[in-house]
Amino acid sequence: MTGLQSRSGAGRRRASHSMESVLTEAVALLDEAGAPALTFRALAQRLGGGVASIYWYVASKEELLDRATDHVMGAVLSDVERLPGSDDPIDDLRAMAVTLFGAIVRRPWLGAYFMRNVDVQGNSLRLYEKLGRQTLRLNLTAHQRFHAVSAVVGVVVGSAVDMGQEPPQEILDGAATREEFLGRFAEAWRELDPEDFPFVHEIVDEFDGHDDVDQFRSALDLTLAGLRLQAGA
Amino acid sequence: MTGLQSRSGAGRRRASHSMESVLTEAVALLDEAGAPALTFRALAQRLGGGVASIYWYVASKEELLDRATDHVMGAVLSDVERLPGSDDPIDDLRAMAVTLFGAIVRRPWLGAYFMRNVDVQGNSLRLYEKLGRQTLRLNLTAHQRFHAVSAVVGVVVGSAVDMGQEPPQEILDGAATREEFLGRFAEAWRELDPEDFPFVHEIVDEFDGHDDVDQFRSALDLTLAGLRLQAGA
DNA sequence: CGTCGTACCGAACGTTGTTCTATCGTATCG
DNA sequence: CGATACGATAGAACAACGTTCGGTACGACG
Repeated sequence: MTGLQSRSGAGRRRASHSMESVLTEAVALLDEAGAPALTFRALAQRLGGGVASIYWYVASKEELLDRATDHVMGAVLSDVERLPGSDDPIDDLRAMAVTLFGAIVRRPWLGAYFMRNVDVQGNSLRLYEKLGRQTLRLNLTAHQRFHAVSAVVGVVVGSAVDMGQEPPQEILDGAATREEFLGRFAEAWRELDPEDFPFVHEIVDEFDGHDDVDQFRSALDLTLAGLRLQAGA
Repeated sequence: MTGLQSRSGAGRRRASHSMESVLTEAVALLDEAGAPALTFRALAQRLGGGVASIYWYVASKEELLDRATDHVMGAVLSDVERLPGSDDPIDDLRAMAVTLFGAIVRRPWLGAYFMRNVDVQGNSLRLYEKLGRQTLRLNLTAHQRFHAVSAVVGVVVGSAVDMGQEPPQEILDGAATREEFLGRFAEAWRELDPEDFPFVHEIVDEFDGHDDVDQFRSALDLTLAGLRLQAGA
């Protein structure tokens, strides 16, 4: 048993991937520790292969991110398609947006990447179509329909970005919960001069321990109420 | 004259910075070529100094970005404060949001960073306060006020993110204008099966050559209409 | 004059995305 | 059956990045 590489027994074995496994493991990395955790080296290690092999499946990190995003958007899309549907297009629009937002809550990294490329043939485009089809049931101009869907997507993105940002180190460490972190923010706000910051004082209790989903639903309801008004129904 | 460093005449001169100049040059880099252009090395070169010197002013790139953002948000804040103001709080809210969005149109990189840290003592917090103060003039609960401002900020962020993404290489090269790029998208959409994508076909003409500011204003008007409804006025 | 704190900087470190080049295994073909 | 082509894999190297380390210049102060 010298130090030379043994060529028999447990010798170096080649890894055998597939587009599917690459994407699945990429998503797993993103899910476990967010966007910074997805590196070619970490991914290669998980796949039991070399770094350069991944480049056989994707041409760049951007493409990897796009494909990984599209991968999970496929699941979101079928969730949306499984939605019952009602006689109120605006209620249906709301249900779809809530479903989409729920997926982003479960995968915060999605917020930064979904809808970046509403590329031809992507699941994002199909989702966009699904949303838009509800506006076809409303009494609107094409112009208004286009803007309505943009607005709904905008609300989702706007709320998602808030959530998508990496939590500070102390939360990842488990040294502090999210509530503690938000609470410390609230505390600092309470220290502010009430003369200079009347509004901040007004809402600091609401901010403290607030729920992201509530916040999103409220914003969504506002634009949907505006849309209902616009459709004159 | 040996190869030794000359210590007289045009010998190496030390650069003398200041927090102000660091932030100004950082913003200049961001303005000229977007977020990827802001590197410590590029910044040091512009300042005529060494890379490590920057660390005397900021502890990390994150802090550099935060301070640069806050720097320009100061200007945005005074723009907002210079706004005339009317007897309709919702109109005022709209004017503020439009001003904010305008600043992001001029500096697309802002979209990704502003409101990331509504830190204590930041200009973003002051802007948040300014927005919120308008809701104090409306007949709402504190809960509703908090969500109203979140919604308005969400609309701005949602539209800004759309714009904030780096344009593809060919536009930076000048090989294609933005209109051409969007037009090619529209063309691809027109190729889609109208049976499968009725909505995309409905709005493809709107998408082609659409204006980001229009899109934003429409989304904003929808949530403001919803808000007006909620305030019962 | 010596010391201390501020301001500064070159060089190096570790990590990242990416490319180059070489290899293995298997199907195909003369 | 051997040669060849191609799909698939991988180690090593590269450039660029954020960051750290050690040290230098210099005015202020005792």
